Amino acid sequence: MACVPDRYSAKREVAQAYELIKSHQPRLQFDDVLQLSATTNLAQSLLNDAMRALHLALCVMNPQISAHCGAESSSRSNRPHLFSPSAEAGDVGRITSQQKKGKRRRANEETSRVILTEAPHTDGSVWRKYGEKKINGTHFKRHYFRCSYKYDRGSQATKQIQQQSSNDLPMFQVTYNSEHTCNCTTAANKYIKSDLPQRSSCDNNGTISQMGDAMIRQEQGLLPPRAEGSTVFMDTMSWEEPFVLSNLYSLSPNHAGYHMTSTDDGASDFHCGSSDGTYLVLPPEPIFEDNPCIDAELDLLYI
DNA sequence: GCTATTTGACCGCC
DNA sequence: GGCGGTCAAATAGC
Repeated sequence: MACVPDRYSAKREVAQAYELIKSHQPRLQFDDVLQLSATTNLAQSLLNDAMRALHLALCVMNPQISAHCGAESSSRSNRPHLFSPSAEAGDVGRITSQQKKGKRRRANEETSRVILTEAPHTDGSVWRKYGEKKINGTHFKRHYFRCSYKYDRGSQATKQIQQQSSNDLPMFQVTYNSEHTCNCTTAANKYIKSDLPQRSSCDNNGTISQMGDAMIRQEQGLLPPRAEGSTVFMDTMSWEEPFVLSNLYSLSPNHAGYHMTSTDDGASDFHCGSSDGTYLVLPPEPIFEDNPCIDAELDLLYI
């Protein structure tokens, strides 16, 4: 694959993949067995495009990748094993001590998820703000929310909202930590598709306001937040920002590079990361494992 | 009076 | 020691 060491080209590629995935999403949601083969092929094709775009993006982000383009594919044995959540699981014993005042709860990659959205408050859950802080290197304050049922039902879910830009349609980076155990429900999901931008607002200082909980305390499922109906502005987006590829996936930075996450169930699907100058991709199973086409792409990516 | 938000302080991690 | 996540008293809104 030819690498194009041009930022605009990489962004265009990612945008095209995003539009493609978005346009075919309804078909991917078919559950009919008769559709399995076609759906699988389609999914493979889409992911192939996504991988190609990501590869280009990586080429731009890290010249080392460009230098390796066209090089022989690494042997399959060199490919890393699938990510093992248990390998980096945090110390459970620490969690209880986190109840102490001011104890900093570090982000756990197993339970945290980052998305980029125009509507940070429309995720169907009921949140209560408990703090805000100016973070170094950012133009806007970071806002901290916890599940409204934290004490009622012991839900440890929290989220942080950080405004990324002050455009007419400001984008927000939303970081979710821990999972809801409250089974709380709201009607907010009703608005996810129709009212997203209207459900939150901010001023020029990055101050975020939220609709009152009482207005949205109705039935809902615990669907994760999505940027459905939103637009990712590739030209204004920083590569340090998370990026929602589609309803199904978001791409976000982490300590190792970029991390693609399934927004459907929160499971980590694969990682594009940099570790000691080595890029790796950990594909989801079973789609990639038995697909030589995707394997070829992965071999190119895994240098 | 109840509930949500604000804001300064606290405290663990790096 | 600085940074960032959380707590909790004070305040605001209904």
